[in-house]
Order: sequence, then C-alpha cells, then structure tokens
Amino acid sequence: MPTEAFIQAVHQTVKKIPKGKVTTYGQIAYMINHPKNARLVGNVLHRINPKLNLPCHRVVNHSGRLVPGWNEQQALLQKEGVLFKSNGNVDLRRYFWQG
DNA sequence: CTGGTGACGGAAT
DNA sequence: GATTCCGCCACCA
Repeated sequence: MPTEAFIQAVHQTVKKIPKGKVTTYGQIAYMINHPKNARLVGNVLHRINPKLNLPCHRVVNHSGRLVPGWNEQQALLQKEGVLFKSNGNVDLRRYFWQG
C-alpha cells in the first residue's frame, strides 16, 4: 500500500474517533488493514497537517500514555470528560474506542 | 546507499 | 508491573 493512501486512511479513521474516547496507534493500524504498522501511524500523526483539524489528541499508545512533550493534549482530553490515572495516563479500560 | 530513529506493539523473561 | 528484544517502515543526515 502506497504511503499516500496510508496517510489518507489514517486521517479518515482519526476523524471518526468519538468525543470523550481515545484509541491507540495499533488499533488504527489494525482498522486500516495494516496491523504491523502502528509505528507509521505514529509518524503520520507526528507530522500531521494542523489545518485538517483532526482530533489527534485522542490517540495514545497501547499503555494509555500521552504524547511526550505535548502538554496541551491532557487538557484537550479533560475538556471532553476524560479522566486520568494517578500516573497521568489514560484509563484505556474506560475510554478505549475500537470503531 | 546506509544506518539510526521513532507520537508503536507484542512476546518472552 | 518492569526489562529486553525484535519486526515494522517512512524519513533524514
């Protein structure tokens, strides 16, 4: 699968994440039929074009850990009603979204 | 071209 | 839980 299509697929999927929920890079990779490319999903979101207004703050890694160095992310999620664990991670058991 | 890297994940220990 | 490995692949020096 070409990179361009991969990027589009990621965008499409991220756009569907409901407010107040989160998902993982691996889950997105799985949903777009690239189960082994979680890492690329991370890359795509890392360099995402802000103009697209995609809710990329709703994507965390498989531990529920937020993006390193992006503090605003926690605030954005809190505004949507997401509560955090004492270690600052998302509680995936409660907020995980799988389409 | 080549090797290192990373908003990752899974399996083994 | 915590480490430690390995596979994955676009990107960049």
